[in-house]
Amino acid sequence: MNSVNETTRDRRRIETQERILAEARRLFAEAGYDRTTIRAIAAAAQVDPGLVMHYYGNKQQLFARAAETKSQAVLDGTADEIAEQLLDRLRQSLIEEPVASLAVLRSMLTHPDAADEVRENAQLRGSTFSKVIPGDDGELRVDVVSAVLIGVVLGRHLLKLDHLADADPDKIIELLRPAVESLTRAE
Amino acid sequence: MNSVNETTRDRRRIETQERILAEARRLFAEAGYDRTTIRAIAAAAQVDPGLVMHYYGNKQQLFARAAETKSQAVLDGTADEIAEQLLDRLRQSLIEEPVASLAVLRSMLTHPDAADEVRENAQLRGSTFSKVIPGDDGELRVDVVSAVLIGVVLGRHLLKLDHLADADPDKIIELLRPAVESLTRAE
DNA sequence: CCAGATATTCAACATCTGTAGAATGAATTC
DNA sequence: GAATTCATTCTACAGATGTTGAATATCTGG
Repeated sequence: MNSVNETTRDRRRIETQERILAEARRLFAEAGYDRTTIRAIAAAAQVDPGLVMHYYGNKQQLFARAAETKSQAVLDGTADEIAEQLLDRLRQSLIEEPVASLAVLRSMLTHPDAADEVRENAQLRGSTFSKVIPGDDGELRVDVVSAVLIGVVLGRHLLKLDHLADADPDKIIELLRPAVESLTRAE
Repeated sequence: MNSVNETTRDRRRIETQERILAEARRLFAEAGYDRTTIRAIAAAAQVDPGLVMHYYGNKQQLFARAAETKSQAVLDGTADEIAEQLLDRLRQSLIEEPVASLAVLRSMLTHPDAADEVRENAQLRGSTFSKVIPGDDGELRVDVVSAVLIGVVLGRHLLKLDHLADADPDKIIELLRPAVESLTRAE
């Protein structure tokens, strides 16, 4: 009954909830929102489908939880510094497979909620960004850079274009550096 | 009974078949493979669902037909000429909405057939391309360029990133020219 | 105008889906 | 150790989906 003392039951429940969420993330990333069924998630978590509903309400909410991603620090600095920060983030996304992000990316073309989140993310990325970039086309540049970066992550992890999927992340970054810099610098 | 003389019945049937195919294309592009139902296609074409099956066999085959795209000429020339051809094609994809291509793009993250077609397309794009590009990383460069271009078309037509969706195609092309050139030229 | 061909619709199926509520079983508290 | 709380499972429903085969309506050729 104590809120500080955690009983075995609590621990087990939390463990189960987390297992469900982890499997949901994994499956959403693998197959996207529509093709991932509550029943499949339940089976993967070795649990009854009803329990999934009980803990997460419904499929949309479960997806929202599974798609949660640690909010990134806002970009800052000169145009060149911003470019470098973008490339750093991209490198991270190329090295590991950011499961939650992949769930969103995989679903963005068919699930409106996922598309919204991608758009928000791109917009957020541009909040300070577009002010730093000289010229009157800052906002367009932000969108273009976002689209480019999305394309690359997509091509590597989801589409798995042969050479892009196998390549050394640093090699890819080096290839993209001039491209990103040309987009963050006004002509 | 003559094969050269086209009867009214023939004309009507062909008209119906084409109407079905056109609506299928439109809906697949709008909602993707999974979310587009045979019933919805039939309704849009003002026809019975059974007729759709009768003419196109099953959903996969219908998608395959709807996703058919006029095969593009193979790229050729120097690295810079290839870059220019790529930018030209991109401009076309930005100006009009290539419905069949959008159907494939919209579905590529959840429908294996669509993903295959995108990969093949990227691969084909690279057949001559990677030989012209100097350096030993030609194939990787092809994949990266493909990913970038996919990202931009996606961002404009499907994701509809605000400023990217509204911008003048030529403006976008000019922003991307240095990026594409830096990728087609060896450093 | 009639018989046959054929374009199109009707009716039905088996399956899968998200979801709800009752039932069960195990841990906790007193 | 009995009563109670609560994590979990069982059972079921209602709607949607791809697909099928029989039935119908329309056109064609003689």
